[in-house]
Amino acid sequence: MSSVRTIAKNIGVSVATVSRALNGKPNVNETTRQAVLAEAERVGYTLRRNDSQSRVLALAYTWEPGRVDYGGFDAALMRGILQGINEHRFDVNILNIFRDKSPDESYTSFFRRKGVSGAILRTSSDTREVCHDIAAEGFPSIVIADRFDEPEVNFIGSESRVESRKAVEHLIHLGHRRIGIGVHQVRDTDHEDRRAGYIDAIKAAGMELDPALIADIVADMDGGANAVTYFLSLPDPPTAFYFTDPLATLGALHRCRALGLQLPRDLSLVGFDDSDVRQHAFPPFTAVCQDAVQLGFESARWLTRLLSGQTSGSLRRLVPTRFEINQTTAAPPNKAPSLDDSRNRG
Amino acid sequence: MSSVRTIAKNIGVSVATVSRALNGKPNVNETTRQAVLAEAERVGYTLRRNDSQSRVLALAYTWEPGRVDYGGFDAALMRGILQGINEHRFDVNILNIFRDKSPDESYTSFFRRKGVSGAILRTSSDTREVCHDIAAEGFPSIVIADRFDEPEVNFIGSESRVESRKAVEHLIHLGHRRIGIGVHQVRDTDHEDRRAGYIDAIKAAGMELDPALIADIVADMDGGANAVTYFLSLPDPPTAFYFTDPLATLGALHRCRALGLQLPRDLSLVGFDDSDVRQHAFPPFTAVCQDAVQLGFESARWLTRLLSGQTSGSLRRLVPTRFEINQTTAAPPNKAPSLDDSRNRG
DNA sequence: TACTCTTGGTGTAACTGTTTCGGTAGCGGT
DNA sequence: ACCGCTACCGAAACAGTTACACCAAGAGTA
Repeated sequence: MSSVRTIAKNIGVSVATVSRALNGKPNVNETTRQAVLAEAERVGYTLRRNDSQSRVLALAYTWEPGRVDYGGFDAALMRGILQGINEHRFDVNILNIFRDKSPDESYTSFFRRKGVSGAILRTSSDTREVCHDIAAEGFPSIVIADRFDEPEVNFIGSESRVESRKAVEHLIHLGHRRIGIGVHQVRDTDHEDRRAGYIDAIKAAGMELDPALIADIVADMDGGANAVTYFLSLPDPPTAFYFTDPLATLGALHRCRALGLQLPRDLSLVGFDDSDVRQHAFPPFTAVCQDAVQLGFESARWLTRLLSGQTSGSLRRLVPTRFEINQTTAAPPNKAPSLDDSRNRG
Repeated sequence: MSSVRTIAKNIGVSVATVSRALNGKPNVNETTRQAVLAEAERVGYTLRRNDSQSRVLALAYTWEPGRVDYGGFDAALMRGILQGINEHRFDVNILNIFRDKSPDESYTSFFRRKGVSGAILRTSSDTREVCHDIAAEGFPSIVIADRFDEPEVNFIGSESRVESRKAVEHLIHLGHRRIGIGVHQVRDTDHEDRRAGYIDAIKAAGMELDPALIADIVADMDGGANAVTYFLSLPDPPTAFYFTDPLATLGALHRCRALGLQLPRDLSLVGFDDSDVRQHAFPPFTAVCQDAVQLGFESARWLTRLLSGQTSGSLRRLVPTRFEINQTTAAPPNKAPSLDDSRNRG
């Protein structure tokens, strides 16, 4: 019931001015523009066009473009999305809410303006509120790799706490007593899960929880590499590590090799994997594995089915991860490795 | 000058009927629909809406969705695209021409209907004609990883023939005389380049070009692994390989390890890399490297600048690849490896 | 046979938002 | 006082879609 014409009538301007104001065109007085935007917000204006039939999904990033690195997780996610959209022949549009949503407009209006009818949301620890607001507006959406208490927020993610605990318990079972963890310094839900799983295992085994063995790292190869050096420089260094990120795991592997350490003879290493990276590395590393392709596929399929009227209700799902033992875990050596040892050896 | 109203007038129906016919809505006689579509094609009808201002790029696949695997190359490409679109705040939409373009409509009409104003085209050996047709229509587009003689087709790709020759000459210089190549069985331009570079090097060195040493493989890990087994089962097996695909290289590495062969002591291996896979493997493999991120970035930046009026003309560019020596190439062993040797050793 | 009732197909008109064109008001220069 | 430029805005025409009425033809029924 609210069109550009009602807005125009309400504040006493022409539809042309309203249209120009809403689209950021030049030649409109700033005062007038603000009045139009305010009135549009008041009456809950949304662009009404043929987009009721638009069959486009958004993969929407909630943080600034400079921080969107589109790494292995996003790539695997997209791979799944591209499979999931085919059942109902949707397209997928990559959007950036942070970059493009104007503060005045609602999320629904934003997505309508972009011509998408549903959104797969990528969130981070500091943008969870955005996801909640989108769901509260009733816009069809699903959050990837996070979870929410509010029942109106749909999400699909991985449950990695239990398998992380299993991974650390595997190390304990092998005989390790000093186990370091390198976890992403940005405290999102996934990495907090893995940290919690680590703590669960340590406490359940009655072992001491040493804060020095918990390293907040940057989740890339350098971060993993530096963590290895840090751990080995401790007075009482760990004999095993758990890294909660694929790239960090690779970096740790490389640093170990550079230090002349042989896995799993001198050190044990459990990593994390989104896709097939563990199989590309050498040795193929023992890892907690989540299937990002599956997350993309299921989210896209559910959303397209929802928008096609084939289903209703919510999707709030945690897919279990899988702990996979490969070739980087074994019993600890008689003497714990240290930086000095490795230097002498190399 | 051609709108739904002119079409309606030309064939004597109402605009409503034309609109319904063009959008595949029900309640329109099949004969009438065909007449509308024919007339629309005749007058070159394209949807005229706000799309003059649409700031959306397509990443368009020209082949069927089932064959779109969205592997490492596509992921790196998208990574670059997402950087390249930010300068002019474009969005990117992933389309599938094969799936969605109706036979009656022009490519321009298709892209307009999808709401994109420019297209980055992914092609394969059997869809080059599509790219040419799109360029011939004058629609702003650029083809990734291929090249064309027709001056109206824009493209950006990698030149891998010269560096492939360099790679094989590197092996020859190390003393190898029997060198196998595993090349993608689908004969697209890129892989044909690498095949040609291999032949260049062999011929320039005055060596025999043995067809048995050229293996047409599937470009995945199994393909690479099987090629190793095939090569080593030859009566006079090669002492070095060149694989023209990252996954095939990884598969070859794994198979070598599984056979108990140590690189580069027992065998030399040159691979190909799109991104950072060579650094993830062990040993980090010597490789011809192309920067897929750069291809995505430059194509997106050029296209967005073109559409923003900041530039005109064409982009027809071949980016040189780079031959990078890592740890999988050395002088050949005294005795060529064979399957029997490896089995005994293992 | 005559009378509903349904349904596929169509046109009119009203709806959506955008854009062109022209006009007004204000300001500065001569 | 006059001219010219520019920012701003409205009327009207443009684009395509859709709700609604209508009509013809067929099916069913008294």
